[in-house]
Amino acid sequence: MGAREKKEVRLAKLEKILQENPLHSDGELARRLGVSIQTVRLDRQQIGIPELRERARQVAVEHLKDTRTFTGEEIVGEVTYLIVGKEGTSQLRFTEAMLQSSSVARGHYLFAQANSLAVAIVDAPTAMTALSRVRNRRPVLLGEVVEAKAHIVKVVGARNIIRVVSRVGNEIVFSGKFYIIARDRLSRP
Amino acid sequence: MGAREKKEVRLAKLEKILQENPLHSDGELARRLGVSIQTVRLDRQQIGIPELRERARQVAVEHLKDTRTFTGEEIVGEVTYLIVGKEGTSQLRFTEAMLQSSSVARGHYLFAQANSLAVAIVDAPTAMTALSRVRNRRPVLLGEVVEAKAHIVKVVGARNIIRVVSRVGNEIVFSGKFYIIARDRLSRP
DNA sequence: TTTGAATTAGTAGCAGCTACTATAAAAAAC
DNA sequence: GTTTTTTATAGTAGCTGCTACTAATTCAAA
Repeated sequence: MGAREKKEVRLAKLEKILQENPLHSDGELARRLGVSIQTVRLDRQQIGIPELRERARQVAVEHLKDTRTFTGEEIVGEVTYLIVGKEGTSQLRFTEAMLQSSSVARGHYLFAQANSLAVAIVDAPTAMTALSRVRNRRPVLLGEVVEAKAHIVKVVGARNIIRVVSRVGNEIVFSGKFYIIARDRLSRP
Repeated sequence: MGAREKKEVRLAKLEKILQENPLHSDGELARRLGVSIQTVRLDRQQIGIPELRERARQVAVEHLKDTRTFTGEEIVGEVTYLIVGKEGTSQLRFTEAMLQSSSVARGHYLFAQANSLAVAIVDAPTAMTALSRVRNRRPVLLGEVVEAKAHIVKVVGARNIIRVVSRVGNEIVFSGKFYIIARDRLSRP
């Protein structure tokens, strides 16, 4: 095995390690790869990977930007218009983070956007999706902005039937019907 | 207005600024608050706010923790058993991160777990959920482990019909039917 | 055998700090 | 009115995890 190949293998390893967890210092990387710290730095520069602090900063920035997208906030996507009890719209730009896991994420996010918008419209303390029927019309591509429009179709007691249609431009990419129960507490039936 | 009050007001401002965006250096904070850098450092230590780099690191760690649950991985939940083209199971423990956004997350995650398991079973390069009909039977509580079982009901050409039932113990919490199209590339119809 | 890539070592300097000392001014206590 | 305390600022040494650079060494291919 030549040094060329060894190096390429190491570069690939380096990238993989940092992809899994970017929060390693050069020292740790050197230990893991069994090379000197200088080599790691040379490698990093060759691939164009910034230093630990910059990586942490970037991840943090991404988080602060996207958190609104999933974990922190109530709503996936940005609600641009909302009349509680009637209708609303929300926008969601598809970033790399949502597409990196190949084809799977799309469905999740479109569902999540539509579902959370539907829940927002109902606006009960613990609105809950009981049943949903959704349809993905076409995949969403990187950078596209999906606008979801939702309106309440019918309310029967605590049961709200909401229709959501999501578009990129005026092309429908997703549609669904959500049956959302407005409860006052989280009790098991 | 005494110096005491002035200081308290400033401390509150400092906390608020960093809550909105923790990625400011002491210098920037000093500029914003109209005081010296030393004062900012004294203030930070008094409240117990770590330095910029540590804050960035913490935000990044938080992100990487959550992200592994959603964006980073192909599968939401851990696949415990899988026969490609036939059936599979996956487990997902509901953590605080998934519940913190009150009642909304549940639906997303249950859907995501089921959807990604269904996609995993089909195992085409770009399997895509075209249509789904799902039902949330009861809310999932913190710490509960949800086991999703999926099996292919029928295959018609590229269209796979998959049924997923998710349980906590032997109680059904979620069920759904997924129509998944196995494509060879991401083309628009 | 020579050439050149790859690896390692080492230095100076930087950002953004901590930890510490010192000093001046303002406010509170006496 | 003077002493004491709090608050604000200044400045230094040292830290981590780097960059940018120079230099030496190893090792494989030509």
